[in-house]
Amino acid sequence: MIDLQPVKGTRDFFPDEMRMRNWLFQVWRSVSEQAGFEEYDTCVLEHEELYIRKAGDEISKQLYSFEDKGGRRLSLRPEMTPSLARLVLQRTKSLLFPIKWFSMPQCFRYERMTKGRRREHFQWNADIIGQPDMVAEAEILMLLISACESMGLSAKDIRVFINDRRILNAILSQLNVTEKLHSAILVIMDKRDKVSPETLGTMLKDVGMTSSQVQHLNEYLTKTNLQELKEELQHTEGIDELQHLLQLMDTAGYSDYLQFDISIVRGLSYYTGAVFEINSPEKQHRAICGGGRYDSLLSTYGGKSVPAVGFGFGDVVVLDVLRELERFPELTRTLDYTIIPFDNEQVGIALKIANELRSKGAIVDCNFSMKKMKKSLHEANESGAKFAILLFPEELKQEKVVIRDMQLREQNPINITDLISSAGQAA
RNA sequence: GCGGGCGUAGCUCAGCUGGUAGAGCUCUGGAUUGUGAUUCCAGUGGUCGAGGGUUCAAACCCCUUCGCUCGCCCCA
Repeated sequence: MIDLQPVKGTRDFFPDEMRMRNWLFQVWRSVSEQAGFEEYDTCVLEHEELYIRKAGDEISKQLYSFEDKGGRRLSLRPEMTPSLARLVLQRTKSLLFPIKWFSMPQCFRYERMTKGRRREHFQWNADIIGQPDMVAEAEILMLLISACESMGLSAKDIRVFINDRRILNAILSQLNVTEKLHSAILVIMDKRDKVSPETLGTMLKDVGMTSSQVQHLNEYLTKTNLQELKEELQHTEGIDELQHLLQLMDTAGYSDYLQFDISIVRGLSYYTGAVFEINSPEKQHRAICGGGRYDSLLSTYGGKSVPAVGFGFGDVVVLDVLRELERFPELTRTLDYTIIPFDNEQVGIALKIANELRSKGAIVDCNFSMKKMKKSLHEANESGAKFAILLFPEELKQEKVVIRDMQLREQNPINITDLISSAGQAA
């Protein structure tokens, strides 16, 4: 016997789990489309070099990579943003910016598994490219919030924690840390909540900060008030814009959801401006989603600089959160008709009726098991069919079938032609 | 890399101090010749993850190993 388990860290989706996944995808897709985003996709396979970055992104070390028969180094995509950058760079001259695109790619990362993290997941991505100011952030955050609301999560359940990397950079500049070190330091600071202060200090010194710089940095990181920070820093562009964004969101009616949080950094080195995460207000989970502005990613691939904002929103954590909050939707199979022939004589007519009902748009299945009627009706019940169509020789002689309403448990003979013509409404 | 838990029927799991392998659900048949809630009766289904050891006797104790899972380290 071969191993029936899915590959470690990957999942199988049986039909009941697939219904849940489709429900989630449908939420993602419909809120995206309603907000004017267009869907795109790329192959799950990419050139490995697309993901090789400096500044020590952890994600680059977790690639599923291999060499194909032509000697190419290929990877399963660990995230979607580089592929999106590739698409945009192909057509920077012809695209009409800003563009608003979304995708729901399956992504892979080779890593140790814990709750909420698997080696494969589906990650909704939405990005606005070519919009340099904070209006893009506002639109992206509103899209995220509307998705959460569609899933039944309100401001009581979730919060958007937001920061701006320019604030952190301003602090580092104030401390005379050379700009070359900034992105490496930010990647380390992302670990602030996750490692001991001593370890963090050691890591910071390892990349080139002095003890006194580390000490002063920690003092700045205790600040929770934007205005207070502003008074102490020389370069306040990040603060000004973040205040502008918070003001925009307040006017739009979303201020309950937003909270400035200087500890939000994000692990990806390509972010340049706003960075954000959604979590429960007490941050009790792993972040449900996260993203930010990455104005220089495209230029690092050799194109010109193009402003961009986006996020990734995985399927695993949010489904865990919905399960814990008992907000899981009840999803049943949708089936309008089950056609049950009495014996082999009626198989042909069953197929014919099925076909005609389907051409009316109904969802139709047939039960050709030729089990006892008791059994077949039980199966029809389990399948969630609204109606059972019973084909008995007696009624068929008069061009009739028996239609049984499974919920009302009532049945009547009906002319086949009437059944077909009423199918549009019945379904 | 470190530590804990688990692995028994298709599924979810019980199994006491070592003494004939269990339940619920599912499935099959019947009470019901062409009718699904709930019933009721009967039945199918097991390499107890694998290998070795101790013992008169091992699902149970010991060793090895594989798999799953949770936590830590680490990290979207």
